Amino acid sequence: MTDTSLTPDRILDTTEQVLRRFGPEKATVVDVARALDVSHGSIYRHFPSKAALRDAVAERWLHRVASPLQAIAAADGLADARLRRWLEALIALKRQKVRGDPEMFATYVALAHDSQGAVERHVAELLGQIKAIVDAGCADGVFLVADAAAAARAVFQATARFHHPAHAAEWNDPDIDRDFEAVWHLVLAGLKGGAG
Amino acid sequence: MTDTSLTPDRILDTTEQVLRRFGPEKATVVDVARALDVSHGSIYRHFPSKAALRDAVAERWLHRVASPLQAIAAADGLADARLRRWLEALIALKRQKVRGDPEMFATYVALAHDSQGAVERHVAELLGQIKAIVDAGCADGVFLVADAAAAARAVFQATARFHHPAHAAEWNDPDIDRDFEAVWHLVLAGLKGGAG
DNA sequence: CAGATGACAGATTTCAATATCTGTCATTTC
DNA sequence: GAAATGACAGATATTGAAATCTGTCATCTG
Repeated sequence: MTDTSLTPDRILDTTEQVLRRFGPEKATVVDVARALDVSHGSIYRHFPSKAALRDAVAERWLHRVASPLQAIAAADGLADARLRRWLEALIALKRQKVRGDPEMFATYVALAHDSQGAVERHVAELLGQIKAIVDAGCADGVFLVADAAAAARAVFQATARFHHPAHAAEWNDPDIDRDFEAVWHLVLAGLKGGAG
Repeated sequence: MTDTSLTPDRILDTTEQVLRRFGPEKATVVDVARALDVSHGSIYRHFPSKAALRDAVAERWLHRVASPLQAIAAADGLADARLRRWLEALIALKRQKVRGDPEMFATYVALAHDSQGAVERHVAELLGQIKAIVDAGCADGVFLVADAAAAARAVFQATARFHHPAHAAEWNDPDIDRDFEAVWHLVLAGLKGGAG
C-alpha cells in the first residue's frame, strides 16, 4: 500500500526528483505524473495548482534550513557565542547547498522567489530564533539592547551578504571569511551596547 | 561640426536613449547607428565591440553615483555624522533611480552585471571614500578601529540591503528606514570600538 | 462512493525556417 | 588619406504553426 497509494509526500519527493532532472523551467506536472505512473489529473486531487505544488516544495526546502538552526538557538551557553555559532551554521548550510549542487540551489531559489509567502514565514522563523538568542543574552547581561526584535532584524540584515541567495556568487570570494569577521565585529559591538 | 561629427560621447548619449527605448535585450548596435544616422560600421571605429560600448555606458552611470558622494566624503565635520550622511546619500541616490524609472534601473543593473570590471572599480572607489571618512574619524578619536580598510568594507557590506541593487525590491518595504536605523546603530557602535 | 482516469479548451512552449545582428574589411567619399 | 560605407559570413533572434501543458470535469473502477 505504501508505495502504491498517492500521498502529498510521495508527490513532493517525486517533484523534487523531476525538478532536479529537468530544472524549474522545464519540469511539468505531467512529468511528475509520469514519474509516479499516474494521470496528471490525480496530482490535482492533492495540490490545487502547479504553483501550490511548487510552494510546497519550497516550503519543505526552507524548513530543512530552519530546522537544524532551531537546535542551536535553543542550546545553553553564552548568548554571544551561541549567536556566532548560529550565524556560522546558517552560512555554512547555504554555502554547502550552493557548492554541492549549484543548479539545484538555483532551482530552489527560483521556487522560493515565486513563493513569497513561504519565504516570509521562513524569515520570520529565523528572526524568531535570533530574537530568542538576543533575549537570552539580555537576561544574562551579555547583550544590552532596547528592542530585541529590532536587534534580531538588524543582525540578520547586516549579515545578508553572507547568507542571502542574491549574494551567492560572492561566496566564492577568497576574502569572504575575513569580511564576515569584520561585520561580526560591528554587529557584536552593537549588541553589547558599546555606544549607547 | 559639433552635431555632425561622430564622437564617443555622442555615441554613448544615443546608446542610452536606445537602451531607454528598447531595453537591454533588444537594443542593437544597428539601432544606435540608425538613431545617429550613420552606418553601424562607424560605431566600431570608436568602440571595439558591443560589449565595450555597454561597458562604457555602465561606467558612466556608475560614475554618476560615485561622483556626488565624493563631495560628502571629503567634507568637514565629525566623521560619524559624515559617514551617516554619506550612507544616506548613497541610499537616497539608489532609491531615487529605481523609483524614478524602474525599467531604466533594471537596464543599468543588467549592464553593470555584464561589466564586472566596471563594478569592481566602482566599489573600490566607494570603499576608498568610506575609508577616508573612517581614517578621519580615527584621527579625531571619534572612531577606534585597527584596520580602516577592513572597517570600510564591513560598513559597506553590513548596509548592503539598503543600497545593493539585488535588494531593490525590498526598498518599498514600509519598515526599510527603521531597519536601516537598527543596522546603523550596530555599525556605529562597532566603529566606536564599544566592544574591543 | 472515494479515488483515479483521460478527453478537452485555452494557454504556453517548441521547433525550424526566416530575418536580423555582430564584427570585418575592401571600397568609397570628401 | 582619414573617416565612413555597405556587403559579407557566421552567430543570434524572431516568427508562426504544431506540439505540449494546465486545470476541469464527466466518467470509470474496485
